[in-house]
Amino acid sequence: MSARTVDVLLPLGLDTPYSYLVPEGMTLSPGDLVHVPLGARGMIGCVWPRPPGGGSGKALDVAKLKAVKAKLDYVPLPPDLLKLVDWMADYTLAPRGMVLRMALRHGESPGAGRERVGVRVSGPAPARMTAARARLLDLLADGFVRGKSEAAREAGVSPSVVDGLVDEGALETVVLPPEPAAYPPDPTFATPTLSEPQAKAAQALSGAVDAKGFGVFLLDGVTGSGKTEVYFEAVAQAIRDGRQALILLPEIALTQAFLDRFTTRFGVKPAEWHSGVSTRRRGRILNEVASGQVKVVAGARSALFLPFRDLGLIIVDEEHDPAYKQEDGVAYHARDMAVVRARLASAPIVLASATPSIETEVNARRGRYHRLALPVRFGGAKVPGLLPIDLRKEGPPKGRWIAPRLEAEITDTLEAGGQALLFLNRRGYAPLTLCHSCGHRMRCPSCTAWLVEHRFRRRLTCHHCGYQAPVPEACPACGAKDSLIPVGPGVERLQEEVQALFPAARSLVLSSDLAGGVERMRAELDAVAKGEVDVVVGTQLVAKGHNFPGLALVGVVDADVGLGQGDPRAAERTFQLVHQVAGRAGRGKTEGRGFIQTHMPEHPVMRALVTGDRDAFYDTEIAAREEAQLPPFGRMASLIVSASEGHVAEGHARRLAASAPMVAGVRILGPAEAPLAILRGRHRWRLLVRAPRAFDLSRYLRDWRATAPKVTGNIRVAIDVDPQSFF
DNA sequence: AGCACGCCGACT
DNA sequence: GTCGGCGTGCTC
Repeated sequence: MSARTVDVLLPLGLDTPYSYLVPEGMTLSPGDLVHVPLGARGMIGCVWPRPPGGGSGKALDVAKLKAVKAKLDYVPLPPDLLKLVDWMADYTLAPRGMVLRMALRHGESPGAGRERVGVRVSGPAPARMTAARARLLDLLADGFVRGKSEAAREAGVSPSVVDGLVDEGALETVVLPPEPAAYPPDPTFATPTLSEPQAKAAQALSGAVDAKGFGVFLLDGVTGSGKTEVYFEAVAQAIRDGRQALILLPEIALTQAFLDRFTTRFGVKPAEWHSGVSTRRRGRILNEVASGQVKVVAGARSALFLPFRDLGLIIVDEEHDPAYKQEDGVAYHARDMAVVRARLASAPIVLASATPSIETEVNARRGRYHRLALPVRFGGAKVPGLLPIDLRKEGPPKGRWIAPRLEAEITDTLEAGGQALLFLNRRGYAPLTLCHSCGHRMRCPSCTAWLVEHRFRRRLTCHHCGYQAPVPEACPACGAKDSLIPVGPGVERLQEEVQALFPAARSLVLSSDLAGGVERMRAELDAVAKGEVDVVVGTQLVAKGHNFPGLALVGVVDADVGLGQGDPRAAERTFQLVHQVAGRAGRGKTEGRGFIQTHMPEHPVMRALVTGDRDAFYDTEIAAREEAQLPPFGRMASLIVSASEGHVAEGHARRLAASAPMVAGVRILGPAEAPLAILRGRHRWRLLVRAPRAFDLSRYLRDWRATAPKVTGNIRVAIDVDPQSFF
């Protein structure tokens, strides 16, 4: 009788699973999580399917194999997730183990967690009474059980007060049943009244959910056209069918508005999955997603790797959002991988956006994606018409950034009791600080980047590596005192201008580096929504799905950022961002107004934004991409070679380029210094690979890597298939 | 990813 | 003479 073995994939930088003996009496199937010995240690791995051929690679001596230590009592990873891991590793060239890591990462302990302890009144009041004890006993006087920490929090006392009363016998502890990770959403909680086009779209989606087949839908409609209501109906259908739905959102931690809408429709909050959720809670959600108890997950891109038991629908909201692209580690685009997962799960997927990515738009035009258009803005509110302000003709005086016409509009808005939003996609006070007497520019010691002044924190910061230093009193180059001057505006500086121009207005800066984290951010957004702020000065963060009913005016302070620097994607980004920002206004009863300050009003992006002719913009962009054979008309990959020494990186990049296999239609561009030539002290050189549309780029890259010069020393080669930037 | 092994600089 | 820096290689 031959010993039984299994293949186990480990969450490490390994591409092939390792073989282990299966102990007598243990049954293992693909997807099971196991504890296995590795070197001197042990670790969690996942039982991996054996390729049909069986004998892969060199035979291992069975006698030398180690045995599986234990089968873990966790829910196994479902077959479609295993396939997704394999597929992604093949596609991105990342080691399979690293892709598996993303599916296992959410906890060291995906178990149920420790039991919850509650307290209730059980005995006589304690001999020594204190104010804190009185508050706690008062709270618990109703005789109900409360969680230990909840009781302390609600009574405003520290947990030790609770423990003290338990010790004295005034309270007793009770084991509470585990709280479900999420309560079941009720598809009938509040059925909405849909407009005609909404109803048609919802019907198409619900039908697709019922059909249990793969299909991609582009849910296409301007901000406020009711996309969310439509895809909620598809979610409701999945719930009615007893299946699960995944809603991917960019930066979900900050979009309270979405959670509120979900609650309004389904009566409860969805299970939230993002970095802000505690490990314990994530462990519970993971378990209940796997068991099928959790019906709907709303999450950031990592939610893509959850072990759904019966996934019936995927939604990718704001599918064009760059936050879906992961650049470091395994480079992948969550939207594209969501499409793959949907295919593997035989489920429909909905890509929702008012400004689809060029890739998605092309797929819709070709008929590969089914377009569901929602043309009318729902509920009567109007998308603001955008008017250009030509900064060459009517720009503000030097050192200021709000043009006179925009200033006048803000004045009118404030007098009418409305709110104004000024959008500027630059954090901090000033993007550049230089010495007035010698011209020295303050730059990051380990990146090719200027240090950005943050005046609130009185520090210079690098936005790429996090380096921070106090603003020096004298120029570090020439020693001149008080000679450092800020150049250009950031949101903090813009707020200063707002305060000077409108001293009576209450203003607020909203950007991702706001101190106080998610809590503070939610509070501030809430304050804006309630009308407690008159002028909001914000970065792109304000563009994301928030509902500001009192917002009547939007001013885009510098619409030209990124344009004219040769990046073919900049136009698309600008269009999407400005469109999204503009959509924040006029969501209430009032009609919104919007202004874009630009030096190039004749640019196709500006024209499209002003005329509202979206199709014209897509036509131009798509034609340009096709002409240049850029994605999605050609395929691209980027290879970034980095090393701590510039010549080492450059030398390896050159040898790498020289070793590229010659294939008709494939071109290697570069090497050239990467857009961020130095990052965290590492010098970066970049190669771009361009290939025809139907080309198997991953396979080409794998062949290339197999014959490429060996990577030695501290050289790194980072491969990114379908990179975001390709200029 | 860890962890050990191994080969060259500054120290009680 | 050793301590320790981290580059290299291995883990079924």
